[in-house]
Amino acid sequence: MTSDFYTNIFDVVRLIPTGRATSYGAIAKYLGAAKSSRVVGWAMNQSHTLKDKIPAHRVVNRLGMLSGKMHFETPNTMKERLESEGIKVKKDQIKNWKTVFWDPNIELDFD
DNA sequence: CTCTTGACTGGTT
DNA sequence: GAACCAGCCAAGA
Repeated sequence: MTSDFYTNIFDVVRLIPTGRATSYGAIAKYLGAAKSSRVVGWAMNQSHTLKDKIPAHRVVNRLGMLSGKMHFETPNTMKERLESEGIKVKKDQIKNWKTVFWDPNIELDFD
């Protein structure tokens, strides 16, 4: 079912370990839709309407920038939560992005 | 049904 | 290296 795509997105986001973060493209690629990264972002937009809130703050663009911070309760919520998990954020951009980057394609691996 | 917009990405210029 | 262009898919007007 097509709905699984959204379900998978939320599922992967929930699997993101604390103190880590990933990108929309990484999730999309893991789901086999690398070109549908925009849909991942759209899914995040829908996430706030879900009963089970997901750690969308752990999902940023490929540059590690808090591109969707403005969609949270407040533009500061995303940064606050990330720093609360030990992720350093400088000027809306995650520091040591390469280090905190959690790639489902590698961490979860393909079965 | 058509057109626009968007929490993206990769390739060109 | 910044700016611009094209591709992809879903939702809202």
